[in-house]
This record gives sequence, structure tokens and C-alpha cells, in this order.
Amino acid sequence: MSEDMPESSGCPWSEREAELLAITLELLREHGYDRLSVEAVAIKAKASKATMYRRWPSKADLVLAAFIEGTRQSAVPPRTGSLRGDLLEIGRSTCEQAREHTPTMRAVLNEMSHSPGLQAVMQEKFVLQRKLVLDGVLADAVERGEIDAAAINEEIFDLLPGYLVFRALVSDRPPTEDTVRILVDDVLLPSLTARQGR
Amino acid sequence: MSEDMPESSGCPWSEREAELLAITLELLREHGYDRLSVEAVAIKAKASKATMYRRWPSKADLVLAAFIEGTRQSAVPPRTGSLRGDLLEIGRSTCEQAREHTPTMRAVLNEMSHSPGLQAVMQEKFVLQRKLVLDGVLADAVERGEIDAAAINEEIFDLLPGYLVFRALVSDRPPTEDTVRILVDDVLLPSLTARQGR
Amino acid sequence: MSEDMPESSGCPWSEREAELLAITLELLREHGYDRLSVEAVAIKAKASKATMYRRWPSKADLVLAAFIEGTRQSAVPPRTGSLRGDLLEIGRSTCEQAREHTPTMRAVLNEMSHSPGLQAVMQEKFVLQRKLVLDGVLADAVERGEIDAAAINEEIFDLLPGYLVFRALVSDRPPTEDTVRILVDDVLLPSLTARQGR
Amino acid sequence: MSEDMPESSGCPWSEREAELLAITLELLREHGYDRLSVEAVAIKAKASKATMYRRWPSKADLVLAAFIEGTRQSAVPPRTGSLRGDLLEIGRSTCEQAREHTPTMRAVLNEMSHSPGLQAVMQEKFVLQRKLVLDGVLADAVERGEIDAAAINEEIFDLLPGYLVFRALVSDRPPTEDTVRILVDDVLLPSLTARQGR
DNA sequence: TCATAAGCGAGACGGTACGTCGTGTCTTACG
DNA sequence: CGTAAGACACGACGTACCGTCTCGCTTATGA
Repeated sequence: MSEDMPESSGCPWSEREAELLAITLELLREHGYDRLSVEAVAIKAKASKATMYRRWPSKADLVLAAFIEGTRQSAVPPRTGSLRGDLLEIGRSTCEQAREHTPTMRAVLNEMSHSPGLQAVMQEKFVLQRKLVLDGVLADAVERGEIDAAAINEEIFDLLPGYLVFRALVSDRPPTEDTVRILVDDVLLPSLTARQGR
Repeated sequence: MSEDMPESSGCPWSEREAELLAITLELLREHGYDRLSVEAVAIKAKASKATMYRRWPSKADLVLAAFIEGTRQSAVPPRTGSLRGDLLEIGRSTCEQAREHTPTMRAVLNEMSHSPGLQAVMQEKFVLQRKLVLDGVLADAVERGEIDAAAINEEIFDLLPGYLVFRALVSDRPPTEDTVRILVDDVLLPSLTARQGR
Repeated sequence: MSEDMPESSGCPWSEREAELLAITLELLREHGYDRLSVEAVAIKAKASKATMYRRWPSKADLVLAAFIEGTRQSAVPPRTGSLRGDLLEIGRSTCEQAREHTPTMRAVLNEMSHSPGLQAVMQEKFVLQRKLVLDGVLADAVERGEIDAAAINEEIFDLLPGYLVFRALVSDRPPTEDTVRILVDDVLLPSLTARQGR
Repeated sequence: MSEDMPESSGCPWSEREAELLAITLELLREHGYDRLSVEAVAIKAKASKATMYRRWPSKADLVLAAFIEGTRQSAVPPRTGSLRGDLLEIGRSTCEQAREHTPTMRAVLNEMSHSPGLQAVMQEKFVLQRKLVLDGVLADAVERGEIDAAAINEEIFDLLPGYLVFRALVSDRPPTEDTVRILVDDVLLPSLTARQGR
């Protein structure tokens, strides 16, 4: 896989490229990474293999690009006015996205082991974006006086989305609204507000 | 991949089989799932492809078996005398195992999307075993009066191992002892002991 | 293929061996040499592969033995009282045998290129036996004064059976009684009796 | 083996194909049909297995094509001015070709039993071509008054090449010039000119 | 207006792995 | 002991896919 990832630069993708990536995602969801073939994508899109490889130098690049394209939208920060509402909204959207992209994420994960750049891209696309949202939400909560700034812990800031992703990817119990509610009400809020003055 | 998974039946594996699986694991860690070839395993083991395919009907079956074999031991319940100690120990061993088997788990995850049986095996091997351990630990804590039975929530019982696995598999910040300590002290214990008398 | 051919020594074959060879012949006729497998013979005979290989050290040996067994009978010299009658009888029996064993002979031929011993066995079984018969027939004819001894030519003594075998093996016009009659009446007899005193 | 034989259509073969077939013939002669492997041909030609199988759908097809290519030239009608000279020339070229292609022909023969199309191709390539030549030669002889038209017999027109092929393929006495000379002088010519006025 | 080039579809190509099957050797367990 | 059963190392079979490459054909601009 190409290590410099020039294709992850930005968004000005042609309509044709978007179509190719959509087909890639579709076949990926249907058959999984191994049984996905660039050739099949090309055929289904009535494109030629050269066209595919001109844009994405390898199958892994293609799948990564499809994943990125598939998750590009989303990640708009919630503003419900309360910490609890914001956390629930974050959880909800994480569940939705994780459910949608479970096979794709698994495929990308599988490639991560041997592609240093991929790890970084994955970070940016799925973790860092949420960290920014979470940071904003928590800062707002601090400003509103709902929690103490000291309660925020950098080490496990992604506990909410992380656990939900685990549930979607690894366990066979995909996360539900209940999962999010209980996690927020029984774990996160108690933890964030516990002994507020500590 | 064969759907009935006859090879996941039990443990009376021959020494030869264990050797083949060990070599599989080794090459898997070295090269990743895609670049692992059954033939390479056979050659390294001075076995023949037929021998490999007689035991494991496909490459995916082989990798699954290797993963199971690699994680078969472990999961012995900790007994430190305190809930906090037990949780820390669970976290520590989860980190260790997750770190050890990250590439293998990613490969197995990748196959899960299209193999119903695999999902179940993964459950049993990585989630259910830990649930039993956790149940025991929490029951002991209840018995000791450290927590209230009502504090235990079935929905998110695997929050500790789940988040740690997420950190190992998905994020680029593998979990450390600090991660576990903070998670236990700042999140789990406050949650479990909050409003103890409720 | 074993070069010393111990199995071609003689006829005291057990009933079981004859059965195995018969099955070999049957499958050979059905599927051809390539698609014949020793394993299939063993299975059909409810024998084990070891039993097969104990008797015939290779697939080629097995097929050869089956061919020999299949052609062992026959080749009884004809005595019709006239040269023409004898030649017709030889032709007739050659046609019959060739028709019967076309696939087997083709298979054996194919192996001959790389098995020196096989060539010799083939000679003995299919050519030399007929030469003896022919010699007898011609000697009788000389004795009866039908032909001159000088008319007999060592170089092409096997013209009759040879051409018939060619017709059966190579051309798509298997030899008929007409073929034999014309060959004998229009070619062989004129040649043998031409300018009888030459 | 593919039954429609698209590759037997014509002659506009690329140079590359001819090279592959030449290597096939070479290895075939060296090792025989069984011990010939498509992969070995590919490696020797620095081609890939896919390239081989794209052109010839099976090993049998490949060998057949190689045989056809190897015998494509030849079969140019001789014109020596006399029936005897023409027959000797036909015999000589048959001997040469049969000697050259003995292992290949044996291999092809072996496949013929189970491939209807192959039988036909073999006819066209090895029998019909010679029939045309023989017809021409005999017609010329009739025209020259050397023989009577009635002496020509459709049933055994291929006696000369057929017997020579038998000698090359089956017997262990490959045909020599003597064989041809004796066959022509002592058998064919007497037969053809016998009772000329009949 | 036309040519020169850039992008595209089609698909052949050298590789490499897959999963299957056959050969010939060997071990085990039964009778 | 001979046999049935079948595991085993080896290696070929025929298939599929990867990533590269050439072909023509279309289109789209620039002289």
C-alpha cells in the first residue's frame, strides 16, 4: 500500500470517483475485504482496472478511501444545552455510524497492522474528530458549571465512543440507545460529577 | 469458510496441530492476514498443503483456529481480595492479551462479517470468558459488602475489557497500566459504589 | 515405473488380483488413463491403496498389468486349412481384440515413451505372439505349396495386424470384416503369390 | 478438456503462442505427457499459468495444439514423375514425421478416447491430409497409365502411412527406408498393378 | 477545423495464492 | 502376517485476483 496516501488529501472528488467508492463500499459490505476484488468493482462500474489503479494505487488504498468517503459527513457537534443531552447525542451518532460501517471498519482495521499511514488516517477520521467534539461538549459543560474541569481525563476521553465501537465491532451485542443511556447516566455522569470539588 | 466449524469442538489437539497453529500465528503476526499464505505455513512446518486443508478447510478457518489456540489459556479468575485489585488484574491481563493478539484479532474480526459461526466463537473466546470472571469478581465484592448488587449492570458489564480492547485494536494509543488504573478508580469504582444505599 | 517388471512374470494370479485388474480396466475404459486413479480402483474394490501398491509399484505398472490380463487369452492360432482362411481369421481376431482394448492400448502406448521395459512387454504381448501365429500360418502355406518361402518378408511380416491396429487406435475408421477381406484378397495374397517363382 | 476446441480454428497464431507450443513440444518429448506440467512450460517461457490457461483451457488442449502446430507444415505432395517415386517419398516423409512426433502422438492418442472433437482433429491433421496427397498421386498414376483406376481401394487407401505409423507408435521397430521400399515394391505396386487389365 | 494529446474501456500479461486432487509411502488397528 | 483405512509429503491442476501494461477509441483543447 502506498505509504504517503496522497489520496487522503481532501474532498474535491469527481462524481465518478464517488460512484466508484460507493460501489466499493457496497461490495465490501456484501462480501468482506478478502472476497472484494478491485476487478469486481471495475466491472460493476463499467470502468477499467487501470482507472481504478490510477486513482488508488492498491486495493487497501481503495478500501481506505471508500471508508473515508463513507464517514466523511457526520461528526457535526451536538448542541442540546446540557452535558447529558450532548453525550447522549454523541453516543447515538456513534452507534449509528458504527453500525453502518462495521464491515468496512473491520476491513480497514485488518490493514492497519501493516500500514503505518493507515493507522494515522484512522485516528483522524474516527477518533480525533470525536475528540474535538467531546472536548467542545465538555468545555461547554465546564462553562455551564455542570462539571469541574479537573474531572476531564485525557487518558480515557474516548471511553464513550470507544466502548460503543467495541460493541459494534467485536461483541455480538451491537450498542442500543439503552446502552448509551445507561453508560451516560450510570457511569460517565457519576464519574464526571463525583465529588465535584476534588 | 466452513460454517459448521467442526474444529472448534474441543481441545484434544495433537501436538502437530498445535505446532501448525503456532507457526500460523507467528506468520500472521509477521505479515498480516492478507500476506499470510497457507503454503508458507506448510513449508515452514515441513507439512503439505493437503495436511493443512484436511484440518482447516480454508485459510480463514486456519487463522480462527490459531487465534483460539493462542487465547485458549488465560482467563483465569483473579483473586486479590478486593474489588479494586481484581478489576486492576482483569484490566492488566486484558491489556496483555489484547496487545499480544492485536493482529490476529483484527484478522479474525475481518472474517466475522461473513461467518455467522465465527461471531459466536469470538464471543465465547473473548467476551463470555471474561464475563464469567467479572461476574465472579463482582459477586465476591457484593458478598464482601463492597458494592450493592443493584449496581451491577448487565448492559455494560464488559465496559472494562471492551474499552481496553478498543484501545488496542482501533486507536493508536494501546492501553497502559495507567489506563486501567484511571478507568477503575475514576470511572468504574465511583459508578459501582455511587449512591451505595440506593 | 519399476523397470524390472517382476509382475509380468507369469499367470498365477490370485482371484483378488484379477478382480482389481478388471476394475482397473473398467475405469480405464470409462475415464482414460489420466482420469483413472489408483485410489478410485482401491475404493471401488474396497481395497486399500497399500494393497494396490504392494502388487503394482506404480499406476503405470497397474495399467500395464491390466492390459496384459485383458489380452492374455486370445492369440490361439487358427487352422482353417487354407492360407486365405487363416489370414482372415487372424485379421478378425486382431480387429476384435483391438476394438476391445483401444483405450487401454492407448494408455499403455502413452507410457511406453518413458519406460524401456514397457516397450518390450508390449512387443511380447501384442506383436510377438501374433508373429508366432503368422509364422505358423505361413509355414503351413509353404508346406501346402500355396506360396513360395521366398515371398515371406521379415521386414513387414506384421503388415496385417499392424495396419488393423492403426485403424483401431489412430484413425476414426475402426477396421471391419471388409477391411480384412480386402486387405487379404487385394494386397496380401497378390503380394505373397505374385510371380511365385521369383 | 474443452469440447468445442476454439483453438483449432486456424493458423493466425501469434509468435508468442508458437513459442509456447514449441516449448510444450520440447518438454513433452523430454518428459512425456504425464510428467509434463503446464507450470513448467510457463516458467520456461517466462509466462504465467494464467496466460497458458487463457489460450488452452486444459493441459490436454495445450498438448493437442502443440501437436497440431508441430505437424502443420509438412504434407506437401511429392511429384517425382512416377508412382513408385511418389509412394517412396510419401513413405519417407511419413517415417520422418512419425519418428519426430512419436511421443506427442502417443499423448494425443491417449486423450482421444475421451474427447470426441480430438478424434476429428487427429483425422484432419494426420489422416485426411495424407489421403489428399495419396489421391493426387494415384490419380496421376492413373493418368500416366501406370495403374488402373479400379485398383484404387477406398477401404485401405492409407495402408502405407497407417502401417508406418503403427511401426513408429506401437512396435519397437521404427520404420526405415527399407521398410518403405519393401512395402512399396513387394506389396503396394504388385497389388495396384495386378491383373492390370481387369 | 483539424490534429495532438489526455483519459478511458477493455483486457492480456507476469506473478502468486487458493483450494482440490492424485501419487506413492507410511502407520495404525483389526482379524 | 496381510489387510482396510487413511494420514502424510509432494507437487500439479485449474481458478482467481493483484497490479502493470498495452491497445484503440473517444473527447476536448490548441494551433
